[in-house]
Amino acid sequence: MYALVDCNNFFVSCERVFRPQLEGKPVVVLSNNDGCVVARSNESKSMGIRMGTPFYQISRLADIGKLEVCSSNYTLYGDMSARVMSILTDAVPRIEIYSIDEAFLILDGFNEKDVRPLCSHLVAKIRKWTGIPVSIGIAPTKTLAKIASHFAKKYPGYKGVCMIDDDTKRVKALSMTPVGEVWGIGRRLAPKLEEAGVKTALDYACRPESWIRENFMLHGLRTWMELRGTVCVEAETEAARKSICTSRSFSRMLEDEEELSEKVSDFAARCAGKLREEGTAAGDVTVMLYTNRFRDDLEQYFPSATVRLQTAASNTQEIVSAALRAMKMIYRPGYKYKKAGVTVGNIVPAEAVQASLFGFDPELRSRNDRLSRLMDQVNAPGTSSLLRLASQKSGHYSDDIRREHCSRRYSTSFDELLEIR
DNA sequence: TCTGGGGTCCTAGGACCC
DNA sequence: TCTGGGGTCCTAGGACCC
Repeated sequence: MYALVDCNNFFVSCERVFRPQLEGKPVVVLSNNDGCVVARSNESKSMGIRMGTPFYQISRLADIGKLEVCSSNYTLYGDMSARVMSILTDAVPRIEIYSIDEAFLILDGFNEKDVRPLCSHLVAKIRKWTGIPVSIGIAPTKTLAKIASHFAKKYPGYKGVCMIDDDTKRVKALSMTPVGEVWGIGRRLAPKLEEAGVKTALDYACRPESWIRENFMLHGLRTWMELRGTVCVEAETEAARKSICTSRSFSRMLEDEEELSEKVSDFAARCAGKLREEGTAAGDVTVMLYTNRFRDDLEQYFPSATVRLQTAASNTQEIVSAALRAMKMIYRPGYKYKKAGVTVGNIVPAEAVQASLFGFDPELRSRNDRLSRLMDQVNAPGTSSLLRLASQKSGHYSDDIRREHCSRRYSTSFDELLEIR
């Protein structure tokens, strides 16, 4: 059996832990630059506010006091997530952290009748220890566990735990699940399926295998088998990431090459920092620029360029220098840029780096690496603000992000914790 | 005026090899 | 006029997830 533990309205719940006055009220959490709705409380969901709604379309509700608004505070959410995950890690031998607010428990070897009491206990314990409400879905496959967790969340009668452990329950649950809600079937495929008369998860699971294979290939077939109770999406072994990306929208549009270079340097430095944190090195660096896609009146331009490194690197100097070279290849004056990003790819473990036969200077590499490590020791974790390259200029990209409704860092800063009182 | 950020996997098609 | 067969690797683009 698999159990999917899913935090309810996670970002909103994090905010409520430290501001209980938000309890019972319609609340939304916004993306960077206070751009879009990325989390909603049950109350704001019932008001009809959709995921991804641009905030300016609903800001009037906030002005007249009918909606509480929070800018996103990822430091807080990351820390609350770690607390929830550590409780789960202590409770069972194998867990798979799937996202900031979800984890699968792999329950091989558990006696089936112990599973439900264990999960009920976890729901209560996580609520008591962290303040976060969670729902748990239990089923023989991950795809079915996802569906079970939807039921656990939606119907209070389940008290947070729903288990699909026989075929009657499976068929009932599938018949009540719209096909577009199934894990692995997204917004693009759902309309295509409905056109073909497949409206529920049960319709999908009852189609002949040949039809699924023909229309949706391997991925669709996996989902089909999982819905029928055959495990296809196995428990995963801890796999290293294959790429790391840092990208941001700017609070205003930028035209100047210098100004954009500062941002790109800073994003590249952040990517290099992430590489060092996980002990890996990257073989290439890609820079992307974006004009404002919502402005029909402005000329659009979405270029990208990749620079390959002769020898995979993780030090800030080499990653930033490659990013600036890539940026020079694509920057064109006259456009108004709204967003930029840096992705590092071809990632290998740092100790497995193959030195290039040509033009590789081990002395220089070693000096660069030592300097980066020193910067890591001086700078606060996850930042590059105190010691930084000259090309990063003035301060940190996150200083330039609009956050008009931001909560405090209650759980990671002692001073701010005291302010709760 | 105002519209997020970070990932993965699969497939088709082109380039290249013998 | 007429131009094989089999394979690998890489990349771009599309789909999905949170």
